[in-house]
Amino acid sequence: MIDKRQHLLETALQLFYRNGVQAVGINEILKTSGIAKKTLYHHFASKDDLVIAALNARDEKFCNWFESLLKGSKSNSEMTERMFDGLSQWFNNKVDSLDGFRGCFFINTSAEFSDANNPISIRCKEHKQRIKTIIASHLVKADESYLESLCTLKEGAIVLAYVCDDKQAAEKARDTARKLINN
Amino acid sequence: MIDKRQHLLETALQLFYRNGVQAVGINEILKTSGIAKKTLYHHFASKDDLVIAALNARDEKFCNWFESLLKGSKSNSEMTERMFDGLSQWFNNKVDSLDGFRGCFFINTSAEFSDANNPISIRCKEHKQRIKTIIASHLVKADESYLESLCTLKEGAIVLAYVCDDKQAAEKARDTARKLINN
DNA sequence: CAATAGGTAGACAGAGTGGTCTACTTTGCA
DNA sequence: TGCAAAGTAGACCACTCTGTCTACCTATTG
Repeated sequence: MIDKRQHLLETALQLFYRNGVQAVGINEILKTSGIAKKTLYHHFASKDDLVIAALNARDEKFCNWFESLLKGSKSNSEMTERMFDGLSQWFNNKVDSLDGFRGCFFINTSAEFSDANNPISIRCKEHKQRIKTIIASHLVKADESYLESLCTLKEGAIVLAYVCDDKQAAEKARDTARKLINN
Repeated sequence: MIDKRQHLLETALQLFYRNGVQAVGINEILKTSGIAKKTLYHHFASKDDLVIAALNARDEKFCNWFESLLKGSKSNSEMTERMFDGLSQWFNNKVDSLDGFRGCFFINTSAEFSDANNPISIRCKEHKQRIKTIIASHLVKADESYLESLCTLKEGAIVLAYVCDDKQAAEKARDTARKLINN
């Protein structure tokens, strides 16, 4: 029984991330997953409910990857290298667990839902905060200013990688971050 | 005759930017503008055509604002201050010509259209390149590395301002940029 | 075995989509 | 004035959307 729900969710996440939430209707998810509509509505109250679940699943997946990426960093410098190396891997489709790169699911979904009070928008914001917390927890030497810089550079790199198809966006952002450590 | 087209375009841009391209159907644009459907299709071949026109209009508007913002900078430092001050104004809804802040229309639209070969996606990318060119043209002292940093910080600040509702995103990015000028 | 839970194919419903078209009116210009 | 261009309200079309529901099947458990 739990398998059907999981299968639905994974299919939905994949389609949503690849094409956008509004561009994918539930009939497409059903067709792709081979699961009946009633089953979908048995597990999820609505499409929005499914979107939230997809966001949760992606958040879990991304944060797990990110956490393991930064784990064990011995210095801020090492953590910085790991982070941007990881981002570069992601941008260039070398992280199996994260699917093919199509920008950030949370930025994309946030763009599709303009109401900041919508639980979907709120969920996207929470993801960003969670990532920031993860980075902060791996800063060997606490540095609030550097943390802000890293978060800004990370988002900027993601956007440039996706919108501008800049394969070197992570490397450029890393070069910038390297200059900040000496300050 | 040209006024109807302009009125349609402005209405469409406003609705698209505020709510998202796919969330706004042409019937809503017609209702809001008070213009007949046949007139819309007289001026624009399709909805996609209207979206492209809206992107063009926004590009023009934004680049004009951005250009005048940076114009006359006497140093890289001054240009940097101007840029991030301007971004802060924008994020906090103090730029009349740019409507209420809802992230970047090009990032948002790019998120909604996943096919990188779609003219819409291409147009979004072109906007980013054009902005980069404007920044470069106002760098008093040429510095390729600094240019890349500025572009990354700018995109990052926009995302944090929108997704995370961080009203200080521009200030934080500016603080980061300030540290880079001394390098 | 019976009841419950989970699942199936697919019909149905109302609302909405982007685009085409009819019949008519208004505007602009020679 | 007459004609072409621009514009109007709105009907129509095929299709899609999300969600509800029917009738039935399968699996599990007491």
